[in-house]
Amino acid sequence: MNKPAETARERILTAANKLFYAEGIRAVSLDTIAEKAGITKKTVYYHFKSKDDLIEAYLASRDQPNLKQFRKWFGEAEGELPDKVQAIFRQIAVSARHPKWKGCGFLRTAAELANMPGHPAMKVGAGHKKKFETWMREEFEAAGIGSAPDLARHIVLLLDGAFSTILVHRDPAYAEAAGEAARALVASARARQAT
Amino acid sequence: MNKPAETARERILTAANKLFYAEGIRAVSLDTIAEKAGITKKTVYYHFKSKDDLIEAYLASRDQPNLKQFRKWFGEAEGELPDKVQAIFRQIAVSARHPKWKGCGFLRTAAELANMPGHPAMKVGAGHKKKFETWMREEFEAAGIGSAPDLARHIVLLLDGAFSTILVHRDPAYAEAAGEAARALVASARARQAT
DNA sequence: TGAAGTATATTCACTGGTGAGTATACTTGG
DNA sequence: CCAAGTATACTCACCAGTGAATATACTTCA
Repeated sequence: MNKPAETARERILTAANKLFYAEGIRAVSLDTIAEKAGITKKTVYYHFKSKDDLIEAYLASRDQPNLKQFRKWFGEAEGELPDKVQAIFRQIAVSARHPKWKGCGFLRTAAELANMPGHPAMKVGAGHKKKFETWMREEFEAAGIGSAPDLARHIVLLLDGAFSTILVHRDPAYAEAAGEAARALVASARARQAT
Repeated sequence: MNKPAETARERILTAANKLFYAEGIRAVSLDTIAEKAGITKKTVYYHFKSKDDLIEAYLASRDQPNLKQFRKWFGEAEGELPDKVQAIFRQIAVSARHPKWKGCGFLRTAAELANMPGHPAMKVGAGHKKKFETWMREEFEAAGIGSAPDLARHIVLLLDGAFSTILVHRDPAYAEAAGEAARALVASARARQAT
């Protein structure tokens, strides 16, 4: 039971995921995706109305899995709040050591589509990042931190900074550094909670 | 004296700069660049041996101007060290409000070339970012901050995080937030200097 | 119940256009 | 003259998207 009766649509999305993430949006043609999915290009166009539509579906398919992964890393980490936040960055460093790691698919797609600000995929990307920020904010609020919105945003900045700099330098140490900074900011915000 | 006798090579680089930055690396063809430069594609190939070569030259041409801009923003800012660091982020927020702003050319190119880690342009990009980090470290060392290397890296992370998140959300407020976080980290590191 | 119709899903073969890169010939200043 | 620089005109591969046809399955009503 290798592939449990995947539908054509699923196979297309699976192939798009791998190829778009590995090579980039504009570097991958629908011919290549169709071939990898084992179907015809016309079938791709039956299930998705255009390449842009498929790009959007690709990002949408990563939204929940990615968030779930972050929640898991956070939830399963030992220690206090600062440690749990830091754990996210530690796990990113671990992921980034795998040779197939190519940064954050949302950020890379945003970079490629920077000339099309209204692109539907950009909205999906922005929504995804906003969900992460909201989740962080809620965690901080639950911990009684007064500056939760600001702190959440700072964590987001460090996270996306880590994704970007690791990609540029091919050095996961940047994730560790971001984790240290995040930890310090959370600890500092919590200390100020002696209200 | 509109164009003071620019050479063909300069015109090509000028056109490449505008187009690559505005549209992205893979979205722009050499035909388009040649047309914008007012010459033939063959002339482009006379001065640059391939598109990859031109991409590299494009990034290289941005290296010093960008660094100089950062130094200027830092140097001309009022106040103490934390304020001067924050000023860089404030100015990025200002830049990001211009409609033609499309993020950091180095980061966006790195995102597009993520599948070609050895690409010469990637080395130029990494070198540029490293120079920024080194410069920050030197400023912090000159100010007598003990954890200068770590702090410099944290600033870099916030900077590249700001570039990325502004691009995703089309919201310069992220640069202001990054500036606040940077300011706090610098101030905190300086306070610890009561050794 | 079963033939006719209809919706879903897929293929093959194609088009108009663009991409990077090149062979060859022209031009012009030293 | 001749070499650096530029142009015309080309190749060949690829790409997003389409036209026409087909197979399969699900309806519906005589």
